[in-house]
Amino acid sequence: MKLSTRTRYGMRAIIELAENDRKRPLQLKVIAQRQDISAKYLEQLMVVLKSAGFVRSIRGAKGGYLLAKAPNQIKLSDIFHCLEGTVSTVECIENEDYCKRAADCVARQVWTQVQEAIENVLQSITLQDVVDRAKGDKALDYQI
Amino acid sequence: MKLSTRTRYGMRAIIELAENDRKRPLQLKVIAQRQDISAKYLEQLMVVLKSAGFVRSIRGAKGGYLLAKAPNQIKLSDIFHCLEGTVSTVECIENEDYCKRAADCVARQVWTQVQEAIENVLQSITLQDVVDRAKGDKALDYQI
DNA sequence: ATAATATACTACTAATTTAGTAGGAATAAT
DNA sequence: ATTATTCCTACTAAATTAGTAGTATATTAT
Repeated sequence: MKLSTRTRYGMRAIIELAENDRKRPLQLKVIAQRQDISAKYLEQLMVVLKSAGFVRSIRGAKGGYLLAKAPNQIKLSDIFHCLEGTVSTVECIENEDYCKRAADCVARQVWTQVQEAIENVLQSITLQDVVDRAKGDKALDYQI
Repeated sequence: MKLSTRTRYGMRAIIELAENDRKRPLQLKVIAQRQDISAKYLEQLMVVLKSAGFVRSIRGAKGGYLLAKAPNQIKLSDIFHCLEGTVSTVECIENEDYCKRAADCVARQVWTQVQEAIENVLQSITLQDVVDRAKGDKALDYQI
């Protein structure tokens, strides 16, 4: 049950933006370099994040990307849904017609529980929380 | 974050076995038919479940498959791990060397939380629980 | 013994998805 | 004008997943 690089890269990229000053745009190139991601590939992921309204872009020289909302207004679940094409662990959760057994399928019940557990975690964390956590970690480093 | 059919099919198959009388073997063909799975494909999944010790088989005429342990001794997490090749949402959770940033990567922390949530759900459910649930559902049907 | 019924094993193939590349167009700053 | 950047579209490569095929082996029943 691996996450796609799509989701992994996209999440890391938007965390970079959340950690970045919201006034100065951060260039794709820089994010790609810092996160060791193919710039061309990341470009496509940014399109997705942009059209979903999480980031905005400034074109041309000195352009780049910015977080479009306050980091405490963006839940990880939102980003996750936007990146990971399929939200559900199994098709039949969203689409009951997918399988005729759906209505009384115990396996489906289990996968629903799993999915809800995932949702709960991701809904409970905002980008702000992630940024705070990162800062906390760094503060800890200095104490050593 | 879709589950592989491997996991979905395998889980449904072993639930069939758990629902079945533990004395009489259930044939692959029957499971495949009931669950609408390619018999030849399921065959390969049964090998996996067998070598992991969850099911045992009886060859030859009147043969088939049986649950190898009491259903209350098999947690869904065990089956899940055995079927779903990769247990972790991201490689770096198990293998810290996979990425040099791992040690202080906040994304990694998030995925770890997600993974733990999944584990918790699956560890809390045994095959017996699933069987009981299925029976409960059927009992409910009759009342209508 | 032989036929019938099952699982066991190995190898191949097809389909789908995922990841990544390429190249140029549009836009903005200097 | 030149440079730096995002934007857009299409293509390609790699990997994974799902499924098929055929043969070997074991067991039961007649």
